[in-house]
Amino acid sequence: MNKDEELLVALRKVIRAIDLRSKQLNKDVGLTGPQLLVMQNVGKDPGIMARQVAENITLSPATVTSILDRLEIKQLVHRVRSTEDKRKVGLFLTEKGQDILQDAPLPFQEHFTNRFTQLEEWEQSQMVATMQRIAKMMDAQNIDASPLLEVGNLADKVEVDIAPTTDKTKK
Amino acid sequence: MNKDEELLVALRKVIRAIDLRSKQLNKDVGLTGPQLLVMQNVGKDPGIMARQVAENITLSPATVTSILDRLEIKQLVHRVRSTEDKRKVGLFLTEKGQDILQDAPLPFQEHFTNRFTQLEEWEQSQMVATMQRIAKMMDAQNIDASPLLEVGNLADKVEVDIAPTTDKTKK
DNA sequence: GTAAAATAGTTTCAGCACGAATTAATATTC
DNA sequence: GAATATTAATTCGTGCTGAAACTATTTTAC
Repeated sequence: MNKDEELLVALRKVIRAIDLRSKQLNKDVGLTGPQLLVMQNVGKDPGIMARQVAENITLSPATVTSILDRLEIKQLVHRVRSTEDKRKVGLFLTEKGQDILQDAPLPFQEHFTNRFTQLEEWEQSQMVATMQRIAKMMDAQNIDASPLLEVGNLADKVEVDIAPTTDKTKK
Repeated sequence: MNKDEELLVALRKVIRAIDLRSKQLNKDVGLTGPQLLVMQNVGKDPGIMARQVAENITLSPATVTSILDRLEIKQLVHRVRSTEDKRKVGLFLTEKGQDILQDAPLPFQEHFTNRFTQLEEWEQSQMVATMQRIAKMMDAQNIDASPLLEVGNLADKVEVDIAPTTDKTKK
């Protein structure tokens, strides 16, 4: 088997592990991984816009909308339309949501996190760097789509600008 | 941000990239990534059982069934119930399926694969090892959860030696 | 002021993904 | 041979996912 195939097989296993963990979470505490991620974002930054949450956790707005629907049905999150700009929707945890978030487990496997934090510092760094590099290499397709960029040294030049903090103040 | 959080953010990006690629594939050639993976498996090993395919690509049997449904509707794959053991279903590509598989692009980003194969040998190995290690660390929860099954050589399952770590001699 | 563009969010639609329950067939045990 | 267990595949229900189309609103351009 080629190395790239091996890599992708390993990747599939990781993806599956995350999905399974999410489903187990749902059984245990009634929240899936993505739902927990959204709630953490809202809890950390009350009033945050849906768009911002989507960017933070690397999901499309449509997906976040559907997740918010479920969270609102469960009475864990509250949507409040802004009065000054009625396009915007601020997000807040309900009391019940805050309580649940308090003693909710980690969104991604606590087992994994525990193990990971036990590694040597340099090993952690190395793993992070590798993952980020893979992410960057995969993202490259999007950049290819726009012919404007000059590609000299790919590994160094490819930059993905995902979430610029809102500087919509002036435009 | 903690290192483990950074790692998981990068992971989310990779997962998203794979999903986006799959959807783009579907638009381009009418086949998603998982569909293509199934077809490759069937093409490589005609008559293969559904169960085996599921294992090969790390998916549950239920998922493979639904994928096969779509492939059969598109007339790309043919299901043939075994006569000797009628529980079993053998899978075969139709002629149309073979044609399409021939000039189908790579299931995972060709951009990525190209870039990856251009890396130095040691870098590839290192990336593969890291991914496998992450996969293993995440998988550990399953093993922890069912201590009943493991009788003697748990050590073999849990602590299989990962490829010689990092070739730091070349940094 | 009005037309055009941009923005935030939603809806719709199709596919992926899995566990649990189910069906059908085969294997095992007594 | 009949009861029991196992196996292969499917069905069902639910959630995640994003593109595309849509609504409503705000901003920009003329």
